[in-house]
Amino acid sequence: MKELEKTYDPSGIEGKLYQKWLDKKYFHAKPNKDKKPFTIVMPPPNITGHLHMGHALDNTMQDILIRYKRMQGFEALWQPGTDHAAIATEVKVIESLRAQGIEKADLGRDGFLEKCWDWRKDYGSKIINQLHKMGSSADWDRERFTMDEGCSEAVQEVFIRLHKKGYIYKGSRIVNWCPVCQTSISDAEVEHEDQNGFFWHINYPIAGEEGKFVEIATTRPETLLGDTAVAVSPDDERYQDLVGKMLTLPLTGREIPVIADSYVDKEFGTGCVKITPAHDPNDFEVGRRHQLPELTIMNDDATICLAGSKYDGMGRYEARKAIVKDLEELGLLVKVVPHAHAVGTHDRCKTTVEPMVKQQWFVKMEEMAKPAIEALKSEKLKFVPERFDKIYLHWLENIRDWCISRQLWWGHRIPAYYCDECHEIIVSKDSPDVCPKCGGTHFTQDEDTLDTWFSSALWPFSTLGWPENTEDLKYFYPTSVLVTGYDIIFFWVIRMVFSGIEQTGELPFHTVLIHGLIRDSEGRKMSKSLGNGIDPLEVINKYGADALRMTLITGNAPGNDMRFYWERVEASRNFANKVWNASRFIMMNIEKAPDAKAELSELTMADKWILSKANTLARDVTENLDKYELGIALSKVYDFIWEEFCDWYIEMVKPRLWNEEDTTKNAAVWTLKTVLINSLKLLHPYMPFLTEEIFCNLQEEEESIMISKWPEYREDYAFEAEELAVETIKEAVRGIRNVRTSMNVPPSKKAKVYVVSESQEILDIFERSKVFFATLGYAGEVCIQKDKEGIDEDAVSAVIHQAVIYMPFAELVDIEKEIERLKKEEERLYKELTRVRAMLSNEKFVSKAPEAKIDEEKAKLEKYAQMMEQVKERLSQLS
RNA sequence: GGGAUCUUAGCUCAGCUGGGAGAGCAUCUGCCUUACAAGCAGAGGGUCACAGGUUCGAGCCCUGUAGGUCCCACCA
Repeated sequence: MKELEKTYDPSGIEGKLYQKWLDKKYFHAKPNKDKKPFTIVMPPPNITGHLHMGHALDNTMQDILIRYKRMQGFEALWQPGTDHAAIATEVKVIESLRAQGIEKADLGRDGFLEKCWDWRKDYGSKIINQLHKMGSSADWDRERFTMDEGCSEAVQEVFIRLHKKGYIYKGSRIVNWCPVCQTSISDAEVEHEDQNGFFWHINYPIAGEEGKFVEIATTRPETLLGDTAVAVSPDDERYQDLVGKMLTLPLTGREIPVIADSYVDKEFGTGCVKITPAHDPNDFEVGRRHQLPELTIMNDDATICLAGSKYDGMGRYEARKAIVKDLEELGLLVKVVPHAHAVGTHDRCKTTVEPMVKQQWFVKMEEMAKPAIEALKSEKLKFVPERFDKIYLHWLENIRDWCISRQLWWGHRIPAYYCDECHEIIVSKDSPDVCPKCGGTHFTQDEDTLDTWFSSALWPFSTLGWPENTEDLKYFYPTSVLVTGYDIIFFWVIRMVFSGIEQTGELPFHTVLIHGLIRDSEGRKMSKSLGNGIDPLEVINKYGADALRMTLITGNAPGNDMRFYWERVEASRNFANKVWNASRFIMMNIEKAPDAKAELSELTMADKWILSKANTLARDVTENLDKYELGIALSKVYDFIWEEFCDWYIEMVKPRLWNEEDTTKNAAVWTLKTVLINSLKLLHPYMPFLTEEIFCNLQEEEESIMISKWPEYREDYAFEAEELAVETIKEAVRGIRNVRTSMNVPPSKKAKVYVVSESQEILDIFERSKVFFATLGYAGEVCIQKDKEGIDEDAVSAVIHQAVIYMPFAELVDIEKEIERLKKEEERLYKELTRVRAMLSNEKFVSKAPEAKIDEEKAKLEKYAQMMEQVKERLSQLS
């Protein structure tokens, strides 16, 4: 048996063990008829950069579930991969090229894509390396990328199918346009941010009625150039006579009509709204209802485009200033009122979005949303915690068509071709040979690519071989659980759900386990700009992957954000060291009984107690894990190992190991080993490296804890009597320690201890545990007796249920102090008794409370009453 | 405007379907006891935001109030 180092040093161990697991192919899963599948698809990290703490949390949770299920005998597949992250990556690549003085356009489409693939190769492998360092047991043989051949095939297939069904269409609609990224973006990519702006009140002259005006209010005066109407509410009495009249649009001289539309709220502003169909989503709707012209007044970079106008070429904010100034000079500016309102910004670059009318591709959402809503309502799909149901439903119930085309190069190119002759659109994987409409033979493929979420929506099945009905797909799909952050529910989770239902006829997973964000110690979001991010690798290098994993899982309720503290990592590291040292102790003593095998009959009270506790622990931890209560399960393992096993059981067992003549050594060693191994197994999903290292050092015959069997609850290991008995001893020991501390008696000073009880049962318990009771209670000698015979009157005492412990400290005893202590105890018991008596004398309680509860209270009453009697007796003796 | 969530020990947070308030860190006291000082043994510290209600019983359920955080949202 190898002797372990005095402190646990993860750095030398983790890399070695991970390589071993890879070599042994433990992470690999394949269809196996004899086992049930358990599948998790890893949310593919973006290849935009390194992984952050959020990824560490996300992946730790998944790894815990996978390792747990694998040990339980499931064929556990954790499907890994990375995401091309279209716009995010494209922006990064453009930035890095710019740093070298190269512009995207200089390279051309193919040249630019080459640079993107280089980037992907570089960051893709860095990310995978980080995941390795965290201990992730994903099936790397199956690693996928959203733009690899298979995934791209799935993307094309889905596009074509949805198009055929009429769910994908191309049309001229108002879209969110990012003037910096120069692409359309979806509604989900727009963040609303409250900004302090102004309400500009402007007079629009009524045509042909000199000196008469209509006053409108706007937050965006520059869009005036694109106005094609002014609208009022149909039931606004003030303006009914205006409807149908023409106004002269200032600065342009164009004439525009006054229309009535229910969109207008007569209470708000002036009740007159300028309508700019080409640059506002609401105005767009109004415009379509009234067949208004859609006058685009901006270029793709948000500069004004109005030939022959002085504003032509100005930036939108520059134009705003100029227009306001000109209106003021014309005397048409009525007033300017400060006004806070929400402004849409692009989530990637924070640029204020410009609504624009563009030809784009859309997915019709109404029909596909229905079964996705139904899935949740019928509880076929569940969120953990449940409160995220509402976010999901609200989004789906208010869904609008999804703009999926992007004016980017990095991504899946839209499988649509245009006939050069007649411009017919042909949707197909490859360029068609002949135009079905005009017979033309020359085609141009659509320049646009797809929203990055279009491909990730297919991830749960595209990674398993879909559209082919592969063995993998049949076996591993639908997947079991999806683990992800709440920030990504509508981007991804919802789109996977409706895509899964639409394409495969099944939900892609039945449970969505949601976690929160990792924040810094002040509760701020970790971000590059704040520079407060902590690299998971830094934590791993300092404290080990297990400590990081434990930190991320401990003391945090599902779905809640958590703050990161180095102190917490230290606490986790300390626990790893505790486990390490407990194991070290056991390994140092194991040779005292190398072939220890115990029959139940040979086990002592203490052995049965800890085995019984370990047995219950296995059951509880399993239950918690099945409910996805990862933190609760871990804290139970922690408490058991540190308190019950280390602080009590190991201390109890020491005298047996040290005494040459002890006949229960075998039982002790066997119990130590058994309980340790079981605890290691329960801890393994959380701390894979530590547990593997110990497990294999402890048992050279074992190959790996990863493939060992998960502990199960066993009826024959439930020892109720022994559990109660040891609790009595613990109570006595605590009593002794308390008394000694309050009297300042150092542990080195052993004292004689008397245990006095009228109950033969209690006396037997102490008799059977004499060996360790003496050690734990710092007793030189233990006398167990029915009465107080031979005990000094002024001995110090500790009262426990059905027994009194006496310690004759002779010269140390301070009677006054002892009385004080006993009075405090009396007070405590009095309070308890009052509470219990009040409860039991309450008729309503007795008649309505469950019987078990009543019995529990009755037992307490009996216990406290008995203890009170003892305390009172002692007090009367002393005073 | 709608919704979610939080308010528990000095700090950060747990607290499962309602049944005698917990952890880690910090503080205080005593211990280098042959697994571990990254440790051991003790101790102090909380009207569970506030006000009502339901209940035999509320940190937990309901209503309202105050404050914080977050998400959604086309009032120009």
